[in-house]
Parts: sequence; C-alpha cells; structure tokens
Amino acid sequence: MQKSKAKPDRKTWPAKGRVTVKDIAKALDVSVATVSRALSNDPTIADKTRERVLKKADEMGYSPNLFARGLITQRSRIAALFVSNITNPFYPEVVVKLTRRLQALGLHTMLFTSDGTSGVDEALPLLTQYNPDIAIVLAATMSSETVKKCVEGRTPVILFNRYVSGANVSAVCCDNYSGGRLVAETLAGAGHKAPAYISGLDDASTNVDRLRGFRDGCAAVGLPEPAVISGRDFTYEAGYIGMKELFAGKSKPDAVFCGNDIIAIGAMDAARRELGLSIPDDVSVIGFDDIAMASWPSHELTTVRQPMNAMIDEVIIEINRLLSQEDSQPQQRFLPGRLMVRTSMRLKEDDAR
Amino acid sequence: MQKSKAKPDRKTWPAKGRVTVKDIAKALDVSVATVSRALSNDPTIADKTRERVLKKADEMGYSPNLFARGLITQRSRIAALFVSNITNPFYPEVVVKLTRRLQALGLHTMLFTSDGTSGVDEALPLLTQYNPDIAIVLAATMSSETVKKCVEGRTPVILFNRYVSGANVSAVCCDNYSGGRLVAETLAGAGHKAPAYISGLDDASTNVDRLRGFRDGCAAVGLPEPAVISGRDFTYEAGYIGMKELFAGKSKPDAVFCGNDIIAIGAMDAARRELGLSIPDDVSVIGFDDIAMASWPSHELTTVRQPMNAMIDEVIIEINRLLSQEDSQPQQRFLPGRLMVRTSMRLKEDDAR
DNA sequence: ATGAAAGCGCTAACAA
DNA sequence: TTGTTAGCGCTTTCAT
Repeated sequence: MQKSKAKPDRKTWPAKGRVTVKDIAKALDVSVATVSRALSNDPTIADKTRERVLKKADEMGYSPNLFARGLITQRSRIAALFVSNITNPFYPEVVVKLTRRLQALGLHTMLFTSDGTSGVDEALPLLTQYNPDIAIVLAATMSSETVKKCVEGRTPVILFNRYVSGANVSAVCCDNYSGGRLVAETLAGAGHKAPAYISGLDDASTNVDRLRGFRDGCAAVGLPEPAVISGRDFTYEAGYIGMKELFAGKSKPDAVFCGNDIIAIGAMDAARRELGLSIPDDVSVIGFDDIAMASWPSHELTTVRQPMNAMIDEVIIEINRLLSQEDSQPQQRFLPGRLMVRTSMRLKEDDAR
Repeated sequence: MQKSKAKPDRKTWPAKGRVTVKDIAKALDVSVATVSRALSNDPTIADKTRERVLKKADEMGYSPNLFARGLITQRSRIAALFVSNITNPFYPEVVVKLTRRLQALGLHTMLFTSDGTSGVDEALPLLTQYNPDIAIVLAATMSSETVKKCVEGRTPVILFNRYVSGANVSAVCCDNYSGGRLVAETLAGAGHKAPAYISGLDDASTNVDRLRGFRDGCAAVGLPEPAVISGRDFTYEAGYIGMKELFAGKSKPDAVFCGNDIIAIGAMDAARRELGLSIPDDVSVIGFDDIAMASWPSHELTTVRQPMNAMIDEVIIEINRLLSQEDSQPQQRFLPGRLMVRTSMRLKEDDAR
C-alpha cells in the first residue's frame, strides 16, 4: 500500500511483449536518447556506444515502432497506392513492381481499391488517417477536388497514366496521344483505308488521348475519320461486342485500333468466331499496353508498348524529388510508347495506292 | 524572458496543420476526453454532447490520427497482405477484392511483395514495424520459421491457398487435392486413357496437392500413372514448353491436366502451333482456377474453378473470429472446387472401353 | 558525448 | 456525465 511515485510494475499493460528502446537502454544502462541516436545514425554519438547499442538491439530482436516514430517525426513512411482498374493485367504488374521499389526506399505500400465506377474519392478519408508521405494513383479516376484536398493536406500526389492540367500534381504517363498517332501513321503506311477505334471507358484520359491521337493521326496522313465504338469498359467483352457492332454496319473497317490489349483480344476473338474473319487478312487489329498475353501465339497482337519500367523509374525519381526538397514543384513526365509489330496487323501494301 | 510553465506557443512545431482532438475540445470548451468519447461512441456520454462534438468535428474536417490511436490501443487497424505470384491473374483479383472487404472492416491493407524465389520471409522485418493486426499470405511461400515469428509476435496469420500442418496458423484453401481427383475421375469417365500433368512451381503446396489428387484419382479409377512434366513455374511458358516435352517422348498423352489455367493456355497454344494438334480431338487440356480468360472463345478451357468469393468470405470470417475473441484457435478451411466444362476437353467416350 | 524531460495525438484509468 | 492525468514508444531540444 505504498504510494511512492508509483510508476514501476504497471505490468498489466498491453505491451504485447515487444522490445522497445527503453528495454535496450535499461539493458545497457544508458538513456533512451542515446539508444535513439545510435539507431538513427546521429553523428554526435561515440562510435563505441553506437556499436554496443546496435549489437544489443539486434540481439534483443528490436524492431522500431513506426507508429511512435511517425507520430513525432510527422513522416509516416507510408505510400498510399490507389487502384481501380483490375481487369487489365497491366496494373497489377505495376502494383507489384512499384511496391517492390517502394520497399527498397523504406516506404510501405498502403493499398486502396475502389470499384471502377466510383473512382478513388471514397477512399480519401481512409487516406488522411495514416497521413501518407505520398499518394500514387494508378490510372484511376480521382476528382480534382480530391486531388486538391491531398495537396492542401500536404500530401504530394503522383498520377500514373492520368494527369490534371490545372492542378498542382505530379504525373507520369505514357504518351498516349503520340501512341494513337503512331498507330494511324503505321496503318496508313501499310495501306489500310478504313480505320476504326473501339473505346475503353469513355472518359478515361488514357482512352481520350489515344483516340484523339488516332483521329489526328488519321487526318494528318489522309485517312478517313475513324469509326468509333464508344464506351463500355476496358474489358474483353467490350472488345468482343464492339467488333461485332463495327461489322454490323454497312461500311466495314480494315483496321481496328483498340483502347487497350484486352479489348483488342476480345475484338480478335469476335472477328474470328462470330464474323468468320481472318486476321490480319480481313482486318488488322492493334492494341495498347503490350501485356504479356499480347505476344502469346494465340494472339500475336500488334500493340503500342507502354514503357512500364521506365515509367516506374520516373515515379521513384519523382518521389525522391518530392520527399527530399520541401518545396519542389510537381512535375509531369510523358514517356513515348513503342510499336510492337506482330502478326495481327497486315504489313504489305496490298492492291492499295 | 519569462520562464512560466512555458508550454504555449510552440508554434514552430511540425503539426502539419491537421485538426486534432485538442482543437475540437478547445472550440467546444470541453475536455479532450469528452471528444474522444464522442468519437468512439462511448455509451457513457450525453447524446447532446456527442452530437455537438461530431458535428464540430465534421465541420473542422477532423480525421483521427491512427498512429496515435494505434500507439495507445495497440491495435494498428492494418492488415498485412503478402503476395508473390503475380503472373497468375487469379491473385491480383483476390488482392483487390480482399482489400475492398478489409476496407469495409476498417482495416487498411499494407501490401508486401517479393520475387517468386525468395518467398515472403524477407519482408518480415518490415511487417513487425507496423505491428499489423493480422497477416494474410496469398499462395506465397512463407517459411514455417517466419510463421512462428508472427505467432510469437502475437500477429495472427491467415494463409490463403497454403497451409502448414504442424504450425498454429489459420488457412483458407481451395481443396486442391479433391480438385485433382475430380479431374482424374472426369477424364476417365470421358474415356481418356493416357493422362499427363504439367507442374507449376514444384514445391508450391497448390501444385503438390493438385498433382497428388490427380495421381490418386488416376489410380482409383484405373488410369495409368500420369506422365509428369516437372517444375518450372506457374507461367504460360512453362505450359508451352511442357506440352512440347510431353509430346517429344514416345508415348503421347490424350489428356493433359495443368497446374493452373495460365499453364494450360500455354500448353494449348503449343499443342496447336507447335505440334499441329487439335483440341480436344487429339488431346484434352484441363486447367485450374477458372480465371476470366479461361472462358474466352480463344481458349474455352475446361478447368477447376476455385470458389474465390467463398474463399474471401471465409478469410473475412476468420479475421473477425481472430480479432474478436482473444484466444481463438486458428482454423483451417478447405473449400471444394467445381469443374467448369468447356470445349478443351473431349466428352464422348470414343472407341474406348 | 550523453542524459533529462517534453511532447507527438490519442485513449483509458481514476476522480469528481 | 465529464474532466484530469498518465502514458503508448519514440525523437528532439536543452543542459551538462
């Protein structure tokens, strides 16, 4: 029944048995400050002491509590990653590769998903709760309002395959517009006469830019305005149905450019199975992304390859820039795609021209 | 130069401008405890007060700092999710769906990836730093040592499509063994005579169980021991090469069961392109997973469907169990797969029997 | 080069 | 029903 200062022996507390700086300090009979300094490579500490601490910490199986650290440093070491598009295998691959790179940077990936329709905004409240050091948005729709909130909340945002012209946000994109033009030019060069386009999600900027580039390209090389099947989704079904619609009309296309590879594969299947067409003799099909599947013998899809690794590199560079200098301005980078020529596109000029 | 208690006006501090409980308390002239109680739906607070606080909090754009909360409650509200297998589209889909469910439970997904070879163990130190409430491992290799460390660290682990017999870990799996048997029985029923199997990763438990089930099934129904192409990876290439090898020998199989769908698709492509075979007339091909692609017209793959949604449901149930009762024992659940019959398998009995 | 002490934002005893 | 206070584990002045 002593009163004393009554701090010790609060052993009923949670604790969960993890080793803390205090434990190390006690074991070595130094102060917690010293332990902290040793762990954070503070130069103002004796080498011997540092070594002793580090050794002991290792022995005791110490692992820092990043919650506590983050609370004081105001840096969470968390990167928030938003994804919605999952039917396209391109993005899962980006998620995995990016996460690995972030891990190497000491950043932990917190993943947020949403269904395709509602975009990413609904996850915003979740985001703020952990105060991530950076937010990365993968080709998902994020309203400019949400973007603004992030910026206000001092969380730098990097958009991947999206950009917002006005807003103060970094972006790393494949140059979708040029990709679209490239396809138009190539098709013209191979003597195609009747271009068409099957859209993914109508208002996705990737889709908009690819189509715009394709249209402009067609005009520039003297091709007619492409027929456009508009807006379901970036899915196999969209391509399948789109292709059928395209050939239901009176004027048949001789080349179909698709919003992405998955759509293109759906389109090819429809052409072969439903329309009895042969590819590329009756119709050329071109995709976008160059996912692994595109090069499989069953598809052999000619497509615009997104420079995924280079894009990821850019994201990492941008993160470093944003996190190192306090007031670095957001920056937008556009990387060119490259046409991967395979057998789904007719190459020779035929009887044309 | 006053000394005083000198707490106020530490305005040079980080702060980052976020609204805290203290701000709300000040604005309403109540104590922070009251605010905290209102926010956490503590029953011991006056309804009026709660409403006032909630309203004000909303007005001020308050969002709790989960670092601080986690520090005291010892619950991070974080679920660690480990993935390595990315070539198989089954798992990205699980990741996205699972994440959405976890979000609904108020759990944030922290994603860890590793390359296929090294398994998941390397990420363990990262894990402990945030003290997740639960760890979920998706079909990745996690050494029993790592599992043990998690259990010791009081972090419950749920394996998805993996299990460890001895260890104290929960698991939710497709019943891969029965799936393998089912395939053998079906093949026999359709008059096949010469079964074969193309492996994924040799030591992956999914692969091992499917093969074991297939072997046992073949024996049970009087089919010969299946020829086995062993162990590259769960990839298209593995299937492509495996199929070629299978037909390089003297005895040709008339039915090839594959470690998963991607392998099966690779095998079919090889059969058609490299071997000039027709499917299913010359050889039947059966996969495992039933990914979206399997039902595409270009593949029409007969396959064992994993009950993905039911499996995810089980994971959620298990999480709730583990997190609610303190000392709930880990539990292993095996869910049966279902054969999806498509045209890649010959159905009629032929001249057989 | 080291220690003492304050405090990040929050919750949970314990009082009142 | 509410306020006071201690403290989660850590970093960081400020002394020494």
